[in-house]
Amino acid sequence: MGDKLDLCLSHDKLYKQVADQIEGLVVGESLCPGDRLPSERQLAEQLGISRTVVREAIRLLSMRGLVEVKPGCGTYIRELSPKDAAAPLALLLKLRQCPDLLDHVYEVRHMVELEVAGLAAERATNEDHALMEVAIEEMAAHIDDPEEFITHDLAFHSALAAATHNDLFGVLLNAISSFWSEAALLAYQVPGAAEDSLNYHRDILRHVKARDPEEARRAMCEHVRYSQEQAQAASAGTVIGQGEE
Amino acid sequence: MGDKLDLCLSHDKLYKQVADQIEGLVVGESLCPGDRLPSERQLAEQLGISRTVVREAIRLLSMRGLVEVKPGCGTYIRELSPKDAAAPLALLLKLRQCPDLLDHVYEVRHMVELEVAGLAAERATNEDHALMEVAIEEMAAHIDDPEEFITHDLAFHSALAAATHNDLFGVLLNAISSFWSEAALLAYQVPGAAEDSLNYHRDILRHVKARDPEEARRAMCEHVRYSQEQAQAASAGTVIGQGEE
DNA sequence: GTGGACAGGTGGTCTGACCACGTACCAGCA
DNA sequence: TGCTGGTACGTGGTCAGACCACCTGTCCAC
Repeated sequence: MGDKLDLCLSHDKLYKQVADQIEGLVVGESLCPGDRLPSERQLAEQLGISRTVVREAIRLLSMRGLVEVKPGCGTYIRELSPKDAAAPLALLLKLRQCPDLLDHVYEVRHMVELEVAGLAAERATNEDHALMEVAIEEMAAHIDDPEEFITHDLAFHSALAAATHNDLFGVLLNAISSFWSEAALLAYQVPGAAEDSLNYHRDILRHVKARDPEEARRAMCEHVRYSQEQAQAASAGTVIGQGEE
Repeated sequence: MGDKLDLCLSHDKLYKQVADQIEGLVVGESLCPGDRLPSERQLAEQLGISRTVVREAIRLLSMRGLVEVKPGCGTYIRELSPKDAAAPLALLLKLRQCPDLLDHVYEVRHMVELEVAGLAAERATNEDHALMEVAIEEMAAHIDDPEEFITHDLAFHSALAAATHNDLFGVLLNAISSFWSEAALLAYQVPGAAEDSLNYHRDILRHVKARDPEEARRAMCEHVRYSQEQAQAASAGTVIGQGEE
């Protein structure tokens, strides 16, 4: 099926051509998630290039999240998740260090979460409800363990975003979550904070289940606002994202 | 400054450790955009590892858009642009070939642009107004050239986002703009479409200048809605992001 | 002062080797 | 029969050293 690469015309680097070619096979569904790529040595031989180039191409693809490299085992096509798209966005935000960063992040979070809550209330299926339910139960079970608590807090918001049945919201939320989760970790150390948070989440879920977008948005609004206040208080002496003096 | 890597504890691959270390230097501002990285051979020697590993680490960083590799010249720290964050997003969406893709993108755009319009109306300075004014003038000047017209259309929305004085909105908008600009290019071929669009933009700017968030949002809402309808019509026979028979 | 030859440095590619690890197979045991 | 353990093989990870094309700065001839 046309193994040999067309190396003559393009001035692109070889490894990039190889990576694009493989990506093309994935996008064109000649390769599906779970499929195994030929070994690096085989690919090198098939394409008539050195293993070095094949490795760099695979490295490139694994960066894009398109393949998963399992040492001693092989390289497999991967299902792309919103997280993969979110990471670069998060990096971008990390490099835009301005003093109002936390405020800015919360301004965006406020916008996204409200929309998510509203849409989820309109569109969530029973399966979506169940996932959120589980997340809340897990939060309750780990109410004394800030780290675990936040993990399931994030899971709840992920599930809510998924309930919009529009992946992009998950991507956005994922990209910015690394910021507030940092501050939240501090905030949840405060006695009572976790309980409050839990109640907010239950409130949101209730309205989502009731298919009441307006109330869901309102509940989310309160939750985000409260969360922002906590985060600001918690990070008052701790500048997020960079060591201070 | 602690050249040698700490290779003992982590089970991460070497090249990943190296990449993360360099990324850390960039994030921590020890390295700034424009700075030149030591050559691959030097880095390999300094870190006590092979050039292979250094190369794979650099490959990884160049994937993230953090460095630019110039053959025969060197490797330089790069200014990260929203476009870098958009590419993985684009790939994700390309692989999620769902029929609702355009709708999903517009759902997000609607959310972001409304918020942007509202905040811009509250916060825009005279300089911001001037930038938008220029963009609109340029649109008017190129009303018969869809490509140029769209360029300045995007410039207007960028300026509007900048007027929120919260970088993140610009980043988000930029990340999704590649999708609708594709459809918009088709849409603007339709006679009268550009004129309509121009009027919407003037309307928005007027309300932003009047510092009327509500009206700015309303005007933007109409604009996005109209733009979505156009895009849908334009792409009716052309599935975005994938060739169709 | 300008233009071109030249040298040195850079990334791109190749080769071939060794290591650690995962998997699958098969012999030996219970 | 069924489990256990060892072993051989294939895999990706790393290494060393080599050659190429290309860029840049230098320096000499004009």
